[in-house]
Amino acid sequence: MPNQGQIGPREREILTAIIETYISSGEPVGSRTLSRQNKDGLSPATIRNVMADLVDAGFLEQPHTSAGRVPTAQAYRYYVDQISGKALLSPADQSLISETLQGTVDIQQFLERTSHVLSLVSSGVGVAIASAGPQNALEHVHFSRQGPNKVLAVVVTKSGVVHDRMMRLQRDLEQTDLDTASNYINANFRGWTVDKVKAEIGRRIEHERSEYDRLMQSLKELYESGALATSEPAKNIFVDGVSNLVVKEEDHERLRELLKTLEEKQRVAELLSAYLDTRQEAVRVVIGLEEAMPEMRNLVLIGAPARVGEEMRGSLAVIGPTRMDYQHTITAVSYIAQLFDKLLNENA
Amino acid sequence: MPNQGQIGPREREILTAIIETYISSGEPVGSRTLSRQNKDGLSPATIRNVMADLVDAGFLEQPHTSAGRVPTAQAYRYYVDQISGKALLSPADQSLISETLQGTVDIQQFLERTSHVLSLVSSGVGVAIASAGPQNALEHVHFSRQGPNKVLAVVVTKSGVVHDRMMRLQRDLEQTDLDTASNYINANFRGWTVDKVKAEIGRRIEHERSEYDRLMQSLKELYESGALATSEPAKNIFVDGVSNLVVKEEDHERLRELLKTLEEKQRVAELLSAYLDTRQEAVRVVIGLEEAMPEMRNLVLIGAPARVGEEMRGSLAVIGPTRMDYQHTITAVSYIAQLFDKLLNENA
DNA sequence: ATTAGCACTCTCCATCTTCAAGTGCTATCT
DNA sequence: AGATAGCACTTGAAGATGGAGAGTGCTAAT
Repeated sequence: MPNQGQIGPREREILTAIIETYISSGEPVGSRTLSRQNKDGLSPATIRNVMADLVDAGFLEQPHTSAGRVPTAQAYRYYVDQISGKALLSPADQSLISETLQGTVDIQQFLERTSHVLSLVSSGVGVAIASAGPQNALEHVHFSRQGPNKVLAVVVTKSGVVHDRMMRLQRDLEQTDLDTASNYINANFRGWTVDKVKAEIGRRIEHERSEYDRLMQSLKELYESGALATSEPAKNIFVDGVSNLVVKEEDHERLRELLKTLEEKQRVAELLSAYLDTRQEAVRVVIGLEEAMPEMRNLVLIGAPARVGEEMRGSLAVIGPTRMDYQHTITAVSYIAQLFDKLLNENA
Repeated sequence: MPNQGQIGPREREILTAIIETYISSGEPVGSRTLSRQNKDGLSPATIRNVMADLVDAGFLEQPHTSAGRVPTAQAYRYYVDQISGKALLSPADQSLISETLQGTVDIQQFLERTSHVLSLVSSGVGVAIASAGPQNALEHVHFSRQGPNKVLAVVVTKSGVVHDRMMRLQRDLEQTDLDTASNYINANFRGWTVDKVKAEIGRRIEHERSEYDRLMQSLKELYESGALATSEPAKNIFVDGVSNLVVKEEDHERLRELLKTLEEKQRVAELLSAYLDTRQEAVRVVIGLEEAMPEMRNLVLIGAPARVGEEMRGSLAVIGPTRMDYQHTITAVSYIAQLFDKLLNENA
């Protein structure tokens, strides 16, 4: 790649113009079109020269010899760097977002509405996730007997995520035994991370293998039935607006693959966690998703983590076509991410 | 419509052959093709005569003058009546289904897996719903204090559906108050339908408006915050395999509309409840969904209700193209519906 | 440095032709 | 009388052909 970054102000201006024209028109942009819309009266020929340079530098491509130019992934990255942080959220969007999200207490509900509103404002796919991982701090557990050998376990984490899980036990436990067990856990382990709680309970069962203790027996029974599993990951992954990806040109086979991937919410979660991390708090724009998943060619991820202290507790993102309104979407994601952060921290 | 039902055995055989050929090939079927594959050596000319009659009777259509014939909705209905109840579930499917579904205690989990496995065996969209309506019988409630003015309500119904709901109260209640309230409700109202419980509690609050009673105060607080709302309907509607609807020919605009509808799970639920009722317990095949929703042209619904006694407590269905393997799908739906019924009744 | 001019390339579109499949009708066969 | 063979006719799909339009690269002139 020759002259990678070698672009002066003239080139930059033209590149930006090309990208914006392409985003709004969707068609390869030629030198004449550009010369007409550009206020400085540059002639097509001049522009062509610049374009040739930009092709050399890897910012533009030609679908075929005699078509206009199309921005490459590199061009989009450059463009996003240029504009980032410049725009303001339109009042319309702002009120749409706050009206949709206000009055949610429940994390699940918040996530659902977030994914929806993201898909609306971006015309892409909206994703919202609360990490259900066992890294979360325990707030509270409750067990209730639902029938012979059947127990409902409810685990609430500090961040406000609720897990319920119906279990079948080996032995039948009385409700009083269950209450004793939950009291014990709540009294001793509130604030610990869920996996530490699990490990510690496992240890105590092992060590104090005393027959005498009815409590330990109950704990063992519950422990072995997986009462503290916080998995059930799909419950905290919300994906909305998939229909936005159905556009004219898409090749059918690819589209099908794409939808299939988006239906497996677990994979969407992997995608986000691969690209978002807590080190940086701002919105991250990833151009060129095909490196991670080939069916995501031509798609872009605009996402942000939501954190409590140093830990990532959730994330939200828009997945959309490379041709999208970046300013708009970035500001929207950023705004909602702040709300999300606030919600999580208020619960913590 | 002349000669509606006037078809003899010869016509019927040919009609069936046409439908099956069309289902497997997807292309209009002509007289020559049919004459070749049909064991009885009928000549194309003869078949053409019969075909002409079938067109008159409303069973076939021609895309244009010189193309083969295509079955109409009426033909599919006829076909389904003919074959229904004939086929057996293939061992492969049977084991796929039972392996996927065995070991689920949790209704939500069962629904999720059901929708998935339905989409797999049918190559259509799998839908599974547990009716979350307030008609369900109450098994158990539990309240737990999550912070200042913040309470988590867990409502479990007899059929095994768990609702959790985070609420913000006007007043701050102690955990002991919450326990008293939940004990009161569980002791007095277990087995009542949820809406009756709500009505009765409303009445008691109203009548016994005694200041003296701390319990009534707590109940009132909880009642007014909607502790007993079982809505949150989307949580119990599972739709899977939407990507199966992306096939070659589909017109893009229509496909987009279709996906949009399927994303609004509430609308899918309406569709099912419109066509399935408890009066008949067998699998129902609805051909011609466009009457209810225009974007569903060329789609078929194959569904069954799941009942406890006389009441509908859930339903499951496949939504797929008119060109589908009816025998196969019908038997699969029927088999899973039995499992679903069993699961619900075992909990009841 | 910028631009005008020009020959060249490539896609898109409309038109035309050919081809195969299928039909309806009529005359013929059993 | 029902079944069939033959035949003329219709129609869409698949190429082939030929501008028109948009765009390019290069060279020479400003």
